[in-house]
Amino acid sequence: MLDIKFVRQNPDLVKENIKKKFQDAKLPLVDEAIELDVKIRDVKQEGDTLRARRNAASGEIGKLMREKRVDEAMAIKQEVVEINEKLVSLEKDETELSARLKKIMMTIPNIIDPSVPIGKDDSENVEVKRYLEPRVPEFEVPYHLDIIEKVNGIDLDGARKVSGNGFYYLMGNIARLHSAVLSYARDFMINKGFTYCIPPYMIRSDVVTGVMSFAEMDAMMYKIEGEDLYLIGTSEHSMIGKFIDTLNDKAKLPYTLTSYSPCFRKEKGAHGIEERGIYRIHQFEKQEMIVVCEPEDSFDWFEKLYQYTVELFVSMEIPVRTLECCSGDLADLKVKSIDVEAWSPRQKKYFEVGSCSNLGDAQARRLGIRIKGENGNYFAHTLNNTVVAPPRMLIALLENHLQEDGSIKVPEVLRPYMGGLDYIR
RNA sequence: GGAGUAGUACUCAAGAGGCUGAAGAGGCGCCCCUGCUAAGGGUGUAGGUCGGGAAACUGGCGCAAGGGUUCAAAUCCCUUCUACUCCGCCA
Repeated sequence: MLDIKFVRQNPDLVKENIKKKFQDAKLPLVDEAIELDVKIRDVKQEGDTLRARRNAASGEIGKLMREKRVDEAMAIKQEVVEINEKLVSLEKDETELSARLKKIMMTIPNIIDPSVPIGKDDSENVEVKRYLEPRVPEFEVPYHLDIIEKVNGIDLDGARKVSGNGFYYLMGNIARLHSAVLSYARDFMINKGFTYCIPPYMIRSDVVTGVMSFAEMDAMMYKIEGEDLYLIGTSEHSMIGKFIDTLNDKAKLPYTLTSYSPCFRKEKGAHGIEERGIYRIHQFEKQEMIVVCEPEDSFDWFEKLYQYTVELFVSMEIPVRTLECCSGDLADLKVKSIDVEAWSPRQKKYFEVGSCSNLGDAQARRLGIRIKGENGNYFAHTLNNTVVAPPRMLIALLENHLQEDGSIKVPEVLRPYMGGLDYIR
């Protein structure tokens, strides 16, 4: 969400940015927003003048009543009644216009960073760098589910019976591997100086509507019946929710948090639930990182954040690459975003395992996350990034560490979390 | 889940329909005294947010949040949230 003042002063820049994102349909919104803003300020000014008069008149009434000059007081009362009548429709206009403006402002995309490659959609995302050699073994790499089943690591039939499609029982060493990855990732981030956090897994509706659009909410969020609570789709929801409407002390910044939570998603819409396996499911677990920082620091943090994910995967001997989101594929709130993709020796291509985003001050403006400054307060910058999200992430681990005999090599760094186990058989 | 009490600016706190942007204090600025520090005296000062104005300045909103009553609400009423106390229940 942009600052309306910024839009007013830089309409061409805002339009140029919309074009870069191939959202030309939104171009008229810029002028519409500016017009609405003018109207709103006029209406507000008019209302303020009336309210000022009302306040003065009410004061006079009080004074006259104390002096027992009742007749004079009654005359002024009448004036205030008339002012109030006028104000009713004026205030209605004010709220309606403001609501319309807000809706438009939520739709106008954030100004992307000049470094963001221009492109229409995800096919034009740009590979930045590869880490480790993407290997394809001599033998054929089976579908991830077959790998797991071979080592008795999953019960889908049971899950379907108990919870339906899109759920799973992870069993034995695969379940343990799942926990090991999360524990390792947690410690990895703690060693980077992040504060470990276990957040609420349910959040109120006002937080939900703060952090996502209605369409997103409808497609993702599970509602708890009879309560004003939703299951989180990612811990980012509760983590960023923690900062809504806060005025933050400069000295305490940056906030660098790494949170663990289960994530619940309806996955309603285009893709649906993957029929076989654990790629797209209703419930998964995720270690996340978020940063709330000074505006001038956000790009340094952005670089660090996605590098942490890369480093983590490399330490587990999983080849990855970074892929920069092009303008058209970048969500409206984001200034810049980089995906981390892991190598799939079965598909012989990379697939997304994490996404790092710099939201600039757009999210902070929308949610009221401010910093107390010497010369007035200002909005913070916010960033978020996936540390690791199993079980999807396990697909990469299993495929890359599969041995010809069907066993799975446990990466060195995970062995302490697996009781020293070196191979899952 | 039941019963009660409370929520005022950075913090503590007064206020109980009009004279309250909100006393007082801490705080913060300056000065003095004291030479060793959670000390004393004097004096000055601000307050959140959205507008208008080049500026001095000026208007609206704002006393947990949202509604309502009234010419007028921090103050009365309703709903919600939060904290505390008691009872009940429970990992």
